[in-house]
Amino acid sequence: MSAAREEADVADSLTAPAEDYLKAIYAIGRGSGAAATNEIAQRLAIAPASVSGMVRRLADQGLLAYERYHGVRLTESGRRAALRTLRRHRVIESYLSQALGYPWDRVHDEAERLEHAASDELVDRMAATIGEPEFDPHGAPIPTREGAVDETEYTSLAQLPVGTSGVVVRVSDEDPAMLRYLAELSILPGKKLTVKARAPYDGPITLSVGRQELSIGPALAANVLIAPLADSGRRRG
Amino acid sequence: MSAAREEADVADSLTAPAEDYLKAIYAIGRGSGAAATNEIAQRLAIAPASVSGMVRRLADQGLLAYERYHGVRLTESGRRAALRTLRRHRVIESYLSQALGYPWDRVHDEAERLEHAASDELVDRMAATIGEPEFDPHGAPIPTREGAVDETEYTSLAQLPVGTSGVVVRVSDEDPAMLRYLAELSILPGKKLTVKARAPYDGPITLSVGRQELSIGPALAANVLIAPLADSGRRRG
DNA sequence: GCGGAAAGTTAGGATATACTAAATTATTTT
DNA sequence: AAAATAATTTAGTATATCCTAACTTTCCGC
Repeated sequence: MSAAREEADVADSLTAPAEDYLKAIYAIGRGSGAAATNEIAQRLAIAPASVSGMVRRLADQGLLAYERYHGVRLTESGRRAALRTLRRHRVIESYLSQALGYPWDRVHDEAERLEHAASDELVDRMAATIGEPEFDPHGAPIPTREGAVDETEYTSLAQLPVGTSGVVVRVSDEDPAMLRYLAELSILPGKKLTVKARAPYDGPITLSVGRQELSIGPALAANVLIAPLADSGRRRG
Repeated sequence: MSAAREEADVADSLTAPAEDYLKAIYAIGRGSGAAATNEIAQRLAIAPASVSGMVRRLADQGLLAYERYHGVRLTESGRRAALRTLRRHRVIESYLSQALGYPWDRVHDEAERLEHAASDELVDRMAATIGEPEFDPHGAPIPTREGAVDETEYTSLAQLPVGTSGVVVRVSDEDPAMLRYLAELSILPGKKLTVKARAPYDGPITLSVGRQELSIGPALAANVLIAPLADSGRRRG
């Protein structure tokens, strides 16, 4: 009868598609906003019409607040379920990379399937085995068992002003070819870089990374998140 | 157009239930016989009526030879798919046990889900990491990547004649409580034991294992497979 | 504040998997 | 070999997820 009990039951019996919806909605509405049907559809590569039905079912389970024609947002229970899946995904990515020597451009796809099949116990054992990492191989923070996660919003490299330096904190993990290219350029989490120039009309961005100078397109730069450094020769605070 | 090509495609796109059917049919008909609808249903804990439909679909995909009212048997392609899943299952069980410290009574359930989600690459990396084991934690032989597997049929402990000694080669892996009990009795793969007595009317079987003497019911004994040893004081060959 | 574009939903259908109840085929017993 | 029993299949449903096409609602520009 208790709501908490019901929620626990719900979270335990989520289907793989349901977990994918919750992850997508979390990713879209991080921190605040409602997720639009179209955004969800695009992220999951399905037709918008399909989203309406699923979203209604998830709302019936108490995972989403849904108002027809006005998008959805996660309930507390939905948020917990999303973070649980996210933790699985990121722990698995980290484990594959650290314990099994998986190349970093391939961990995402594998984790995408395993996250729906692995038990909490397995995920916890994996995390313990590799020393409870706080970030996955692409720099994304790993939620704790309790569902706490750092939700700092970082600047993308595409937005970093010319002359500014920063540390790469995270790169998007979905496109293997892109990841291989970023690795080739040595644009990896933890690396320091400086924006040297930005050509107008969405033109290339010129960077220095280590002792290399290189330039990349804005589409690529948008997938690289940066923690800006207090700039030499600027005010702080 | 080529049949080989088609088969490869089929094997790659099997659903989890389809893989479970193939595993069940392989387990029933090992070596020869046809699997009966009822047996499949019982093993998968579903209604017999549900089996008919699925079996037809699998036959359409070329995985089964099916004749209405006369059971099914695996085709070469179906056999390959079954052994692929079996390899996954057993490698995963071994890996969980050896690399992650999973207790042996819990690896089965976890592997049962992961086997449908893990890629060949992951399974191969797991196998490599723990030294290409030939047997899983319960003593079941692990098929090779190429689908070769030892299909020796062992005697069950329930059938082992009084006075005979043998080595435990394998125990059934599905019931965690049973596995814990067997471990408690020290009836584990590799252990040597001798049948001391067998009470009539399906009565208990008395064994010596190491320096212990113990007796177990025939239902339990049926789940323990034995490689008989050339008996001291008997003819050989 | 109207009218069209964009976004979202409903209607109707497909597929995969399972169920129960009823019908059919096979097997066993006498 | 007929009757009884067991095994199997078909018929008809249900659920979850997806689709396309058609309809409805919202939003934005003038």
